[in-house]
Amino acid sequence: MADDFSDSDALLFLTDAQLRRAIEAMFFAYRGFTADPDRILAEMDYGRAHHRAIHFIQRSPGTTVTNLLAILGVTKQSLNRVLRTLIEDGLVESRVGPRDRRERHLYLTEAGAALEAELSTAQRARMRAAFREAGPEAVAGFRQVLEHMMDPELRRVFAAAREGDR
Amino acid sequence: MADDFSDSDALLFLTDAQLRRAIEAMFFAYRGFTADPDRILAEMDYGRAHHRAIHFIQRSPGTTVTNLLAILGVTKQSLNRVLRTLIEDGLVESRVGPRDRRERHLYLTEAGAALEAELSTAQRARMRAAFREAGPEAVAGFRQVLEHMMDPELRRVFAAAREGDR
DNA sequence: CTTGGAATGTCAACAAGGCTGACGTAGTTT
DNA sequence: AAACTACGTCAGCCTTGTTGACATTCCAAG
Repeated sequence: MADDFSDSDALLFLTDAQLRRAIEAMFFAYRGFTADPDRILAEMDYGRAHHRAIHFIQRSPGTTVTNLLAILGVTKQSLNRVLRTLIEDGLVESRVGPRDRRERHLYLTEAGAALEAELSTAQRARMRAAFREAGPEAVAGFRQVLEHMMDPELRRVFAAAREGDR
Repeated sequence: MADDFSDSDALLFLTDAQLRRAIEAMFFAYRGFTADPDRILAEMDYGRAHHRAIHFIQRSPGTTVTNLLAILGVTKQSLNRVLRTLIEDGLVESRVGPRDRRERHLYLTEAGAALEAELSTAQRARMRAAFREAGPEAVAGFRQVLEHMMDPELRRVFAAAREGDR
């Protein structure tokens, strides 16, 4: 009976209607999530693709192009177009790999780091506000669900980054 | 003192590094969130824009174009291109408004409802799995944070839909 | 009953950012 | 020496967003 109850309890919050609402929430929230950086990026001639590149170079300075391709999940042609403008504009530096000289290792310049900081600050501010309003337990739950929504492969990338943080 | 503790507790989980990780989680999770519908849509000649339109018409049958524009946050030209193909392909029906005949009220046809169901089922399956693995408390927290991440205006739309569910 | 404004649709042109395919050039590995 | 890898690039295409201009239809106010 206790099992029956927990089963029905589990089913209770997994109704299709509630799942649909969660899907919608995800859609609207993502719009909010990108809104502030988008505004900043629009002023320069950049887009979300530039933001993503800058973000992941900030996270892993010296990362290679192939690495970035795997994380971003786009073609090299697509990434290259973005990287080229960032390098031309002096926001990203591309250094020949010290061991394997076919590789290009990517770093943010001072200007690149400045833009990254601006974008990140805006995005973190919204995140921080949402977290504060929702409370610590909500934040823990939020992160758990997000992790389980990822594709397994990306989840490994995500988890691996946690190790790198130390 | 109790207040001091809760303050420092609040600061504890709001470090920039953790906020950055949450931002990344949001990015990766959204990729997972759209992955399954994207695969289905790619087989037909549709994209995410079609999915969004179909979703919100399903949610609010008879909604007007203006309504949809506000929710989706795109220009009417952009939405119209998508709606036109959906109408041509017999997935959406556009009826002249009964009271105000300038308005177009949008409905899913049987075929449209079928596609919507297919997309929604795939997306709900991933959501359901993530929810089950993360547990009920996590789900509650997830939804709270998402709501607080939305722009206030969209949050009102989202909350209003809850009323309409009854 | 006219007129202003709202709702809708549509044409044209453009841009960002995805994609595929093909090819070249270093550099590394076998 | 041959094969493979990492990267860059050219060309062309698609979706989905944008602006601007304009026509139509129709409600509502004067």
